[in-house]
Amino acid sequence: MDELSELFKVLGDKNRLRIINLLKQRSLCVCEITEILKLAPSTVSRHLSILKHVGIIKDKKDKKWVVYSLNVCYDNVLITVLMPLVLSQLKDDEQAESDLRKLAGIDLNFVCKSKDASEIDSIKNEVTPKVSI
Amino acid sequence: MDELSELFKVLGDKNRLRIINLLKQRSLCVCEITEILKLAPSTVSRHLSILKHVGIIKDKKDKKWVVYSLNVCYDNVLITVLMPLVLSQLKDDEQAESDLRKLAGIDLNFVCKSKDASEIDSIKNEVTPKVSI
DNA sequence: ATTTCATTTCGATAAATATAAAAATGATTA
DNA sequence: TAATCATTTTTATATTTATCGAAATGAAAT
Repeated sequence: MDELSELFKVLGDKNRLRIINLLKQRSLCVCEITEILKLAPSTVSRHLSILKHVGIIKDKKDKKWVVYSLNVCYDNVLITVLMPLVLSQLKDDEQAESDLRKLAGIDLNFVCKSKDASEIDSIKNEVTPKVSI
Repeated sequence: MDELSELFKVLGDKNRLRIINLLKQRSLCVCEITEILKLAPSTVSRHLSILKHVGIIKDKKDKKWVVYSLNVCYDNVLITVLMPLVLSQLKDDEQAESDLRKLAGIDLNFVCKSKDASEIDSIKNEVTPKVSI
């Protein structure tokens, strides 16, 4: 019951749902999410650690950046069933779509100051794993 | 997104999950739930109104009591998918089972002072609608 | 080595939520 | 009609959670 209510609590925050929605598109560093959500970097970092703690997302270090992404498979049955449901609900959502548009138009040279041209290029060409609903 | 996060927020409270678990067994008045959860009646009433607001439960007036029960079908797609999942997760949960034992052993003459013998009898013989998971 | 950048942790504050006590409501019973 | 009971609403308080700014960390670039 604790596990159940904890997971629902984690999902019961709009900014965390916005992050999940963004990570559905592609993996992101903290700078990028901060830029779109217009929150303090420390706040975004906190949300990310909460999402990571319950196993919804994972991170990996890449040069200066910590790159976050959705987990593709979960060791938890509940999340495994819940996530496709959450992702499907984020379709056709106004806020979710607006965030994705903002993500598409983001200026990586400005948002992540130290990213060089080749890095930016590989991000733009990143293949998004399509999650089937 | 607001609807989604609101629903998760509602489900992200242990006492509300406990109430859902109890109502899975049979319909209940506020006194009974109060007795099992050991919360103030006003607090229980508040939780019930929150659950009712999102459409998870419904109420009906019966003499002095307001009898709450789980909705069997929902006008909301999300809840329709979510509820069976929640109910299945409440199986084999320690707290959930302990609450059900407490419910089985409850002394209705004491908890609901003004209930007469025939009322108590019909409650004990109430047929629980089995929800298929 | 020192500076710069990305991120996290810490500390403080603000906002939201859960809770209970008291008062109000409404209905039943004596 | 007055008293009792079940419930809800209101008000106040306690707790939790979200947020930010500042400081700390750590790694890369100069």
